[in-house]
Amino acid sequence: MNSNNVTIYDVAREAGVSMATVSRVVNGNPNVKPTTRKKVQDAIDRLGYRPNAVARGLASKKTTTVGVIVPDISNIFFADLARGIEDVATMYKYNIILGNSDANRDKEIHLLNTLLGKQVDGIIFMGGRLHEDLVEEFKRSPVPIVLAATLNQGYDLPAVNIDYEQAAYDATEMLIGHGHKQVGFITGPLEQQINGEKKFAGYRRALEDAGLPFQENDVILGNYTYASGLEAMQKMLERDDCPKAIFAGTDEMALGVIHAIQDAGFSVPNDFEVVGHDNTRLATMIRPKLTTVVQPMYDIGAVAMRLLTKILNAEEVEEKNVVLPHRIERRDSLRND
Amino acid sequence: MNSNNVTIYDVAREAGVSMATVSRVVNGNPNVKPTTRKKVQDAIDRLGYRPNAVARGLASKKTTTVGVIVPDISNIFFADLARGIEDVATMYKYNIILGNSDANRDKEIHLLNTLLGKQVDGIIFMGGRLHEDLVEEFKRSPVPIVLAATLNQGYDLPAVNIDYEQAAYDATEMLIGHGHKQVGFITGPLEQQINGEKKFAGYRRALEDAGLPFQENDVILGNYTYASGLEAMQKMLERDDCPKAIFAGTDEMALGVIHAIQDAGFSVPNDFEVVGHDNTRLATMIRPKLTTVVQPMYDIGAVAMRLLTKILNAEEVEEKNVVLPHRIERRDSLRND
DNA sequence: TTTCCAATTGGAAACGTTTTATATGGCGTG
DNA sequence: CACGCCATATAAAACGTTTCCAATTGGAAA
Repeated sequence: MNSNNVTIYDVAREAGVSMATVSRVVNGNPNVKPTTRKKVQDAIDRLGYRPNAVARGLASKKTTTVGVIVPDISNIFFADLARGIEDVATMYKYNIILGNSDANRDKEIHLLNTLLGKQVDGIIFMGGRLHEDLVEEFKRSPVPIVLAATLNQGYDLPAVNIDYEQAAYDATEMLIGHGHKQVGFITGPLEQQINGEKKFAGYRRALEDAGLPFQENDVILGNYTYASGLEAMQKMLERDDCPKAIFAGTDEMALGVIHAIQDAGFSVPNDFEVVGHDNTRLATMIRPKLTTVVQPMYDIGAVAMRLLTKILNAEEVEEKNVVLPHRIERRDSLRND
Repeated sequence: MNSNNVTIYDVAREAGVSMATVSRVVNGNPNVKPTTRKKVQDAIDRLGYRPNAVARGLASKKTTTVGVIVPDISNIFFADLARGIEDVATMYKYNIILGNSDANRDKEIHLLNTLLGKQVDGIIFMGGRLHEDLVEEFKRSPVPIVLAATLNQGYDLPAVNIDYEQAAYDATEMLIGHGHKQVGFITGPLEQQINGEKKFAGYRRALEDAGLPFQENDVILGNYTYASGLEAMQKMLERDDCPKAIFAGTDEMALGVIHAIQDAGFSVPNDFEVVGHDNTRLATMIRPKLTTVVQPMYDIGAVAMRLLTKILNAEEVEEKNVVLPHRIERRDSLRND
């Protein structure tokens, strides 16, 4: 009855075979005569045998478990990514051990070591910035590591991303195309490469290509949250020459931006136009609905996990640095052309 | 250098002691002479030894890993819960294996068995409804299971919840207190006990206590999402006798409700008043800001995990069925009194 | 000194699998 | 009818810990 503590040995005895044979049946090894297989299967059912994955892991050195490190699972953004990872993991019979790092270096390193101690078969890592010490640890990891929505900063690590620079360029260009001579940019900390070297660079390139001047105070840094977006825009609105077009680094900040504008008595998109980034579910939960850069978090997670399975199975991997396509989803926070 | 594949035996040889002693040092067993401890510790550092948790799990029958089953981690609601669980788990040196069930019975059962196969020390389960088969499996589980934000439906399982009936009562009563003779109720499927037997019951009791009639068509069922809230309210608005006060079963639905009202040209809270449920971060990301019932998901997760650790350590547990306090957070979707 | 007890250490079994090398059986072939 | 081979099955050795029990050590008391 209680399926607990019945071992492969019990099954072997019950079925009148050796444990090796039971092992083969359980693992779908073809070298078993059908009648034997049935006999064993019956014994398994009768006893309610459930293989002990820990023992299996010890003997085979494979745990069919992968570690997932994200900054904060309660952030819709990472949660979406995690779901993509988990779905593909399930598809390939893996389970995931999830850990939150708060993008903190020490936690990241500690988590990594815990996961390696647990003998995960691989790791998917997401973080704002790759600290050197972390990369050192990565390098000596006995299992493969894949970065998701995290730039590999020149290190030779498999990674799945979109082209953030181009995406920011496209968003800025779209705003400029609506006649704006000035575009505000509200994003996260610039020391995170994704903001500093990519989005920011794309923003500047777009200005430059349009022959527009770059103005230091058109850029405000927040911390990705709604509140920081709201605050940043409020600050921006105090200026006499406040830009009437805003590109926000995340949707959540974009919501804050829109509300700050509306709270000040202006209209989006009539007085101000706003473009967000990520296309989280939030984008449609606001009026006007948000035009935003689509960063397919679910897909990034799914592709990252698929990439990891390929590496684990020693399948051929054509390109370790995957760049997924992006696009801009047009909604009502932008005027019609 | 490579901390991989160096075993306790290597450390023992390096330190000139037996593996039993190394094991004691690693596990902080006090019965080791300080000088010996140091010798061993040095050897560990020199070799970069990292204990193999799988072997440890096999020998000790403890994996310091707990399983977490949620319907969908990409839902902000469950993500918050998961974060609470993970934080407390980390505090007690546990890791979590996370699985998504989509509230699907077969997936739930499959997931449960996978987790048990992996020898988790305990499980935290969240789901809309406890199917009989699932409960059967729960009963024969060799490890403790704690329900989080999930009613135990009369089964004797440890659980952490709030008083949903009273919360719904309070919300409805508050709306009635604002002079409404009619209150709309938009929630999830009634077959989920939390909606059908709790929130719905609280709603009806509040009407009854106020001497107001219950009207079938004041209740509309959705599926928790923004879109379903929007749609439900649009339907409601078609009626001539549409209620001017709405209690929505989740914040996300409440946002949909508010937007439906605004899209129809009405004002919240002047024409309609709305109360949500959960107090997710969404509640402040809308104008007007949402008045909502606070269901502390993070806390529920944290308390559930803490409860599980108590059970695992055989600590005394005074009450296995924990009911956390709730309250209503007043914001602008309600008129001032 | 001896004796004895407590503190410390070591040896080896156990945990439940996988896996390798080896044995067995049946059957077609010459 | 004997031989060799392929398909199956078995036995036993890993895998890297923990833990029980026994052995040793050290020092205080006698």
